[in-house]
Amino acid sequence: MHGVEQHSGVLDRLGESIASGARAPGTVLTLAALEEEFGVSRTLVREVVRVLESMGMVESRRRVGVTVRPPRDWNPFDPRLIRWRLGGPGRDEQLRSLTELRTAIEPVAARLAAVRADAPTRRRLVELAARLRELGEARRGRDPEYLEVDTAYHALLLEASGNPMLAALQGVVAEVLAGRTALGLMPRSPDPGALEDHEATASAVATGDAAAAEARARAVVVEVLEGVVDVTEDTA
Amino acid sequence: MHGVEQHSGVLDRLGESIASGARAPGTVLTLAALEEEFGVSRTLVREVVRVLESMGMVESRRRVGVTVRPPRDWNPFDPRLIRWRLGGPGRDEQLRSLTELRTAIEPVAARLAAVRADAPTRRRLVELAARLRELGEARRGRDPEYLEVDTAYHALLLEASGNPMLAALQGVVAEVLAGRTALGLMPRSPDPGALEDHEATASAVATGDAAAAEARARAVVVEVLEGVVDVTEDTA
DNA sequence: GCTGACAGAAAGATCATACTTTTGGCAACA
DNA sequence: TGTTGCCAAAAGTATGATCTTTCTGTCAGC
Repeated sequence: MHGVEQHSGVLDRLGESIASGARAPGTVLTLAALEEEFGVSRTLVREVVRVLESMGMVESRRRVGVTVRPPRDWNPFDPRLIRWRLGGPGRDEQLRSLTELRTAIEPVAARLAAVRADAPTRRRLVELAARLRELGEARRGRDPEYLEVDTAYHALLLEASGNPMLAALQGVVAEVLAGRTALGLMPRSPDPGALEDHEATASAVATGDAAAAEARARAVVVEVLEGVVDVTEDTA
Repeated sequence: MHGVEQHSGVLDRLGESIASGARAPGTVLTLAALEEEFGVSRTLVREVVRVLESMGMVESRRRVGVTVRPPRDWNPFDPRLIRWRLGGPGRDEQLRSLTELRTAIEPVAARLAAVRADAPTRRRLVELAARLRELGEARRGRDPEYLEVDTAYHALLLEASGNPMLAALQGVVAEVLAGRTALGLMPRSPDPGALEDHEATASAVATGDAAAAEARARAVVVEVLEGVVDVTEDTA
């Protein structure tokens, strides 16, 4: 009964119920009620509430109780919150946010990587891009292996940027890619232009051509945006 | 003696000492020792440790103790961590990371804003840009008011993107701008081109010209990069 | 009827302590 | 030398008690 990872269990259950909207903003909880609901001690409930508070999801006040805060106060970069949202009704919305974020991040990461990456990393990036093209041309765009290589490629690019904040988004990008594949949004035969852009980005990084790396990486994500979401209008 | 925000106090002190490197990765703490060091109860120490654990900064294991994790496991988007770093020896490094992140985010935010922002927001953005130009032309680039308007302008742009993750970076951008001013990196007379780009971005957003908004916002941040950090090399 | 001070109670905040579970290390043994 | 089993250390959880804050209602005074 005891000691079986209770903390993370309660945290996940409570956090998810808030993230999903099941407990709407403004809802007031009491420690006693939570204690009762989850069948755990005050100590544990308090620790969980403190963590949620640190994520901006609830606010605890004397004499009032634990209040659910509105979503705009939550820290949307918290990995747990991202997971909860991806697992609930906010899934599509979350994927859209993440995809837009990706389009912002990757070109800059490519530019920085072209300037900063070390030699082995540059080589590895080129290898991954080449492998990706092979798989794509073999019409294996929906293979687990394609996803794996694609994920590794983008993760390495972010890592190579040398910027910890960009690097920290690896998990996020992995989620987006996995989500796209899971939802069947990936074609069996990826667009040749996209494969070409992946390779061109890698080789620009390899040769230290920052401008080209950024431009090609941007081409990659523009493809992504056009393929996935509705922000395709240009007045130009 | 009691009840005076002990939790956040201990959290800040412990978190800062880890963020600053005073407690190196791999360092093992025990709850008993922390209890002693900060003169608080075990309950309180546990709650603090739980929060730090949720930030990825420490790992708590039975029979071992509380181990400080390496910085690459920390969540660099946590506002508290950002604050601790800005207040410690990692300040410059943190500002550089944030500035690079800004350059990634803002052009995309501008594009999205051009598509999604509501009418009052578009107007307000134009107003802020105009006010910024006035102040700049009056050689008031180091005035608190310039910083205030500049901050409001960029915050509104991010907000107008309609993307919660981009919007959440308002605080971060505010820190960067405040940091630049505090460090005396702002010229008394901002570059006319920069002021022009701010206004052009705003008016592109106002007219819904996504491509122009993105391009002009990029011009703004390119200026920033060139003025602040060392990533200015282009092979093209 | 309105204002403000006061009292009481509700609920979190903190503390102290006891008990449980896991696990790393060491020693005895094969 | 390798394996097994025991022990103790330290976190995990639970509980009861007390402290502090703050909301709410009430009553006196104007």
